Amino acid sequence: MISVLTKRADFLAANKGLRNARPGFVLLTRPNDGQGIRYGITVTKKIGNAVVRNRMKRRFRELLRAALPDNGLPDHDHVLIGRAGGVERDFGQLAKELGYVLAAAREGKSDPGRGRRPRRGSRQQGGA
RNA sequence: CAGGGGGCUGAGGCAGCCGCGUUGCCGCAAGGCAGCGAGGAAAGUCCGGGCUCCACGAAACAAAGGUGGCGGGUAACGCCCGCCGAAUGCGCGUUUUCGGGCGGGCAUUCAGGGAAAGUGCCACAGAGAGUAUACCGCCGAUGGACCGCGCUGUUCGCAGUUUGGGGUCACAGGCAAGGGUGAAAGGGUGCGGUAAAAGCGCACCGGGGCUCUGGUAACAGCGUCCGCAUGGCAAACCCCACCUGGAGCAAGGCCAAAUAGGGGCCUCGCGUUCCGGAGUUGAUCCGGGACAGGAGCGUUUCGUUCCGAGAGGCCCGGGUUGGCUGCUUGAGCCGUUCAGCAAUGGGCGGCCCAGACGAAUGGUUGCCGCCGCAGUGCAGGUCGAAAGAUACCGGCUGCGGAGACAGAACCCGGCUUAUGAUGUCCCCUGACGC
RNA sequence: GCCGCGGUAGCUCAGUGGUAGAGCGCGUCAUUGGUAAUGACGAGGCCGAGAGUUCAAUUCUCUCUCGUGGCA
Repeated sequence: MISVLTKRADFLAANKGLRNARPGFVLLTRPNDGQGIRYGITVTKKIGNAVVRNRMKRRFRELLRAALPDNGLPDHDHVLIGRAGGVERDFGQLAKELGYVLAAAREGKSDPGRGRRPRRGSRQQGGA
């Protein structure tokens, strides 16, 4: 069962999970205690106007729809954060990158080089 | 032909697959099938309405705000259509003292009532800026001063000369043409006139008043009178005419959950009777029953449960951030016909066409269409007498590319702003040819 | 979604139809052995953008643009 994140608290909690970035997007993943596969999309006003933001959300939704049933992490929240350039990027390219990123998240990897980013104890909580 | 600017048009089409939202049907359910699914601006929120709540005797007046040629259209408008007027630009005709004037045409633009009801402002410059003014200048007619000449008188030294004539001064005075200042200098041009001038007089033009004619009207035209002192700003106050109650679907209504069922103010109401108790009787209060009454549930006569004295409204404080409704059939869309110059309106027939709420339209493929490049004389065009040629128009094939501005959120009518290609109209610049 | 408010010097703000100021900041000089404080002088602005009204617009009117506040 795939459902949608609607609570602000869920989005904030996802920040404490694994973070994997690609040129078009950032993927956050975090276990959710048996709520099934859930996803959420964040596109800030920095990206563009309403047309650009909604188009990005529609394309992300399509990406997740194709990837999550087979490659999604069971009982995890998935949050996609849009980045500048994600609208112009080729759709197939984005789909490939999402596959890589999901595989990395499955193995518990996250982006190096952001050492200041994870807060205390968040890594253990994420692994449990 | 090339480049640029502006207005209008226009918003690619048809299918397949995988998805999303919603409605209907089927199914115990999982789900399946079918229908529909963004715009001309959905935008800005600048105007006008519907709808909802609040306030309010109808209405009138005042305040505040808005609109502003006339007529029509409309539910209404600050919108649209037609007409009028003005300004600007470009041709044309006519006249000319060659500066220009007049008539008429086309295009574009116009927040286009009133400045002779009143108040205010018009900086700087300039002499003078609104009961005009006199700096430079012009004049020497009139008065004055002075110098000759002439004339008269004379005591021969001179004296007089208002009305003999000339000259000088520019004191009084006359003028406003010219110079100069300014955004603007109190009608313009010409002739006459004068000492010099001036609507002082005249002609034409401009302006104002009145009558008449045409037009629904704005207004236009003819005639006649007035020499004509009375700028500009009302997107300054203002005057005149007309319009407007306030707020907005986060309006408003219902349900659920949650909190401490708290405080204040206001309105309406608290029936009949019996038994017991408190109270010295009574008034009153407490408990119980009956009747009348009210509310809910079940299809109804009826049954049953509850209430039976409290109920409602507003404000403060506290809690919640859930659901339903309003929510899409409407000043609707399409076709046709009639009326009208048009905007638009009437008749007839047909159609149902988004309702989301972390907010639905996406992804991908094929064919056709558009643009560019290359190849190919190849249906046609073109050149050539033909053979043939192919720069150009066109055909065919291949490759590549573009697809703008932008996403409904209660709904309509406008305005404004944004907008790639194609087509079309107008304007500007440049080159070439005639 | 609906309803308001604002944009002036590097910063915080006045201002009025006639070429715009104040405080802080900045620069130079003076004062001091030196610094601060103080004093004197000075620079720095197409008043958010574009149209219109007017002789003249930062000001008045309209249209955009950017920022900001409120309403369940």
